[in-house]
Amino acid sequence: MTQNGDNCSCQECLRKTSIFEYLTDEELVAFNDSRYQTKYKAGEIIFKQGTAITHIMSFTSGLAKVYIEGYNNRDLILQIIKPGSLIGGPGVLVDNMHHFSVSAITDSTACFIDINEYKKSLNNNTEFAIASLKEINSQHIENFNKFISLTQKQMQGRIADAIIYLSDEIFNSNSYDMTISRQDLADLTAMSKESAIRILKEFKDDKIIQLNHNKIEILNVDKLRRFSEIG
Amino acid sequence: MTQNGDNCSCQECLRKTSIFEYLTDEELVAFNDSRYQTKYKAGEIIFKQGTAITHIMSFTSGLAKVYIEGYNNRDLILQIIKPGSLIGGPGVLVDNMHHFSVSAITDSTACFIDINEYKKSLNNNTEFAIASLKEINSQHIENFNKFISLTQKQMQGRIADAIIYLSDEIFNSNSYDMTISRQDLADLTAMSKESAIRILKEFKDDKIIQLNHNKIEILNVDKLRRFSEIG
DNA sequence: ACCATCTTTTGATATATGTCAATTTTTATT
DNA sequence: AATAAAAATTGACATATATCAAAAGATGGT
Repeated sequence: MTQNGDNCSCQECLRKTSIFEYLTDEELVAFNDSRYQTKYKAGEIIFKQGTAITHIMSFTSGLAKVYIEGYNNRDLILQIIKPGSLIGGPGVLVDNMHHFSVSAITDSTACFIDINEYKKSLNNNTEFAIASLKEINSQHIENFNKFISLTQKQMQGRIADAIIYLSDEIFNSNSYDMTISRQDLADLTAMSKESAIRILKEFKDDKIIQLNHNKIEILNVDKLRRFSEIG
Repeated sequence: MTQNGDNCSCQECLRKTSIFEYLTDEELVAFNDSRYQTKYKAGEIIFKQGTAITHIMSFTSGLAKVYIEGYNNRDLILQIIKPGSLIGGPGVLVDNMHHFSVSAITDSTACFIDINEYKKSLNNNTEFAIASLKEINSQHIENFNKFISLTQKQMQGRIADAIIYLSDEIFNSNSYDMTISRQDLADLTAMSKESAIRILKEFKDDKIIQLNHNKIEILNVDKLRRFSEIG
């Protein structure tokens, strides 16, 4: 968790975090001035649910998970994030509290921008506010899909959804290193880790996926999608 | 579904739909001019998932449900709405599609405001945009609670949550007419209606609630909250 | 390279929840 | 009021999923 000497500016980050496009040059400078970058080791917590929001976070390298800490020490992973993701959280204009935790899955770096600079831009820059609104709405739509996946599909469908999600949204390949643990996979699909493991094995036996060590390869996307659709 | 001659203006509705407070007088006039009111009979659909968003809806009388149409003809109710609720939906700035359906539970009326007027105000009135953002964030937080309730609590906890929700948020009394059907209660808690009925009976036998016909009275809030907390 | 620790895997078993079918109750219609 | 249609209830049973415990495999630090 040491500060990073790395001198990239917010302007250069534009390519990655799209809503920054809507900031004016002055705002970008202000963001850049207030900004600091921090390194995290795998497993370390970046945002902790229940604490005050002081900064928004632009994730710059590594892999992290955004999760709600629920009952009986069970977590529900909302999303896996990769470089380019901007994480504020729904508490921003409401109670200024984090309603989820974020922790590094692999060694990671993240930039932090003072929440007041962010709020200033929301207030002064309508385009930016609208872009934020749009972003949050997209998130909302994804949550709807997650609701259906988690409450109406059985385990095969949920694991299929998770495998497809990781393939399409995170690793952009149908062959990837799982990186996330079995427990994480379980927390992503709202089941016990033992069940997640069993379904994974079932898919392997059915030649839907190949799996050795942590390397997963999707062999039969159609069957996977059918599981996702049938529920 | 006939047009309504009722001549209340948007200004008068202010009391109910709070984010309208941030509109200027001119905007309110524009909203009022584009607006029309419609009556719905119980069971009729107000917004249909998968159709284009042309208006935002201000619910003015009755009771309605907002629900996602999922797999195998199963619905998931996101919220029950009462007069004063403003319903746009997460598709507004994204794909202009409804991602949920809304239907009247009892005979109801609703006002519709042209989506373009709404978008115009978002673009021209930062305070209004921020208020909308805040509203959506609050919704987001509620969805997080719903995620935990639906994925980590067992049936007793979920039914307890639903009973408390109806008591606190909708009927504002610990004794109310259920109004919603058993199927709706099941769709609100993501279980089969038979299971919902059984848990309701269990609560009745344990003297946690009183229940005759559709009149429900909470007898033991503490036990209900314990079920909600234990999961 | 070794030991301790943590993660993954597997099997046996318990349990929560869904499904199906039959019955009763309520609501709507003529 | 009589009938049909819809909703609620109940019981028996099937099954999806969790839990527990033990074993195997991987990982990290000294």
